[in-house]
Amino acid sequence: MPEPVPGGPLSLRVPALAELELLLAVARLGSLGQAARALGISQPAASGRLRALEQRLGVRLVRRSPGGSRLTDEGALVSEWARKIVEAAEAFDAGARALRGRRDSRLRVAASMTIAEYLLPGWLVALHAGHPGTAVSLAAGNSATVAGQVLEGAADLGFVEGTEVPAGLDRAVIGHDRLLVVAARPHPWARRRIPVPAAEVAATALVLREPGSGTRQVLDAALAPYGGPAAPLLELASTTAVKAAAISGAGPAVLSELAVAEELAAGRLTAVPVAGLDLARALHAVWPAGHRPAGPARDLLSLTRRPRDRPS
Amino acid sequence: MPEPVPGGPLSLRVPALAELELLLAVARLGSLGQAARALGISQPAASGRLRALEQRLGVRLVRRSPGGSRLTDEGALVSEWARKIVEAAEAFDAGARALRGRRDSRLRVAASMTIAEYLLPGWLVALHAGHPGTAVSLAAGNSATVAGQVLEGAADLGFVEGTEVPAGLDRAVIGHDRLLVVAARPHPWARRRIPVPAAEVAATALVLREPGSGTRQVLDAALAPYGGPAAPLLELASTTAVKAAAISGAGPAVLSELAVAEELAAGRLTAVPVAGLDLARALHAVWPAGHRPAGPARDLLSLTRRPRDRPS
DNA sequence: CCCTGGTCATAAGGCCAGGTTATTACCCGA
DNA sequence: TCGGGTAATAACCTGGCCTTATGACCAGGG
Repeated sequence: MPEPVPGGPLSLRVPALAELELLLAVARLGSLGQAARALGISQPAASGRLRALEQRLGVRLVRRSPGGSRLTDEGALVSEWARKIVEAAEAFDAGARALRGRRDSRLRVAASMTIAEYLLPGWLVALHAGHPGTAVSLAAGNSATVAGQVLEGAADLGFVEGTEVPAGLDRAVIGHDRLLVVAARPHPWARRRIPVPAAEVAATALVLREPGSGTRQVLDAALAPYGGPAAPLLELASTTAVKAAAISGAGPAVLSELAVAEELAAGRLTAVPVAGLDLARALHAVWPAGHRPAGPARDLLSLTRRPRDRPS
Repeated sequence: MPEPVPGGPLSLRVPALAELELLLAVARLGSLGQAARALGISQPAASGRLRALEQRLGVRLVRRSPGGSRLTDEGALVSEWARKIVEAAEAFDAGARALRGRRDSRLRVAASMTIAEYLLPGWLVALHAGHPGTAVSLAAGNSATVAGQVLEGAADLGFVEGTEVPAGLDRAVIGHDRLLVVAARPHPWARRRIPVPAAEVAATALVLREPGSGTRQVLDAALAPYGGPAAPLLELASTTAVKAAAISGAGPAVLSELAVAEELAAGRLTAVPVAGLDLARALHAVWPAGHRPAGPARDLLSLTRRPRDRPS
């Protein structure tokens, strides 16, 4: 059982989003009063909020002067960390809005779990920035249900992983996903520069998602010619749990590159080169055959389409 | 009073961290009451919070039953988005704690801005997980000041970018950073598979950080043999502003790969292959010559060291 | 059979965080 | 010297959110 958070819940130690937004607004606009107006609060409220923020952190974030306010060096650093939170909150909001508007939305999207988790929020933020009026609704499921909803007309646009697309749907490749074998630094595979043979991967106990999950199916199929995957070291029900296990050194894991991009960049995990395995799968947008996406669906699609991948 | 932001500030539309933490705790522990205890609040408070969260989102997140509570499909999706926010908040907290504890900390770290922004919070989270007692203080600055602080004994461990390390310091390579030329999809460079010649990069107006910034210095030096960088298309004071400009299609930009890892993974930006330019720079940990890091400094160092890079 | 221990929801009461308005102080440029 | 910008302080008030107390429901065991 993981620790129930030493030092109390995060929410007591991390400033509220409103305070972080204020800091960013001050950084952007150069004055407390303007930032206050931008957030729809009074100037004294902004002054108080910022003072509370500085007191909680024990650091001076802003150099006030009659004529404006400017971030200190520490303030710049803190505001970058804060920006990460705010960006995650924007993605959350974009996703939540889409999830909320059930029937009456102008653009109904259905997406597979992986795409809905990692890609869609970013697209929706961009869509909202470019086409503010667009209301989107979202249904998430596996590839089969997504295809079904698009076929039935319950969704205007679908996003699926995997290679087979049912008849009756047109599709466009919007990107590629790839399962990666990843390992934390203590593991020998993390030092490999010479690719690990596929047969060795197939014979090794790995940290995996549970059977039935999309990534597990792809892996099982890819490893079948080599004797199938060995009995898993751990079988976990969520991508995050698999990541955590791999990072803590339980053993090598197999995950979508979308899920581990950040860990790879920060060096918490290393991609293990593998020889003779094709774990790539295309990401497709799908829509009813013949009905080329128009209006909002076209807007969204144009945000997602990669230039080198043309629709069929 | 008007609201200049469409839909009002994020803080009014995104649930507070406490609510997101609760959702994750429920997902992890399987019951409202246990989650409440883990967060140190009463069970009715948890019930109320969760109800408020579901009402705000307009979606049922949890299936209650006598015997426990389980996430719905939408709940699983929302909790993944929430997890992103909470992880960003954990990184913020780790950084903020380090920034706050000024003198009395057991481990004093000095780091360059880029490392302090993108890498250090993750390390501190990991350090806190592995060695809960460690108190860390952080000073951020450019590479020269970091080296100075370590030399003076004002910091136990330093992290710098760049190749030159002053005498009197031992160092270990802990990773590599690389400036990338990035472009959004509309730009022709985003479709290039054949590398762009360095001379063409040097002749093209780019979106850049302001002169004096670390990344700008590296770029200027690298492009000098080819006639130096052309007059910038835009000169912006923050990494985020440069990213935003590039994503919105202003033109190609040059940024640290640490700063754009997420945008590359999500396809919002594309790395442009460039021929004949070496924009890589090693990331070093540094400490006073002869005094091999011990205790907390060693703990932190072991979290950051990549296996294929051995200390001198 | 019913008691016990687990789940969760509802009700009533109280506290305090954070907002508001009004006012003061400061600085700069016209 | 006066207006328009900056930010800070004071006094007041509202309402969100927590607490405790209680009730309904369900499963398992004596």
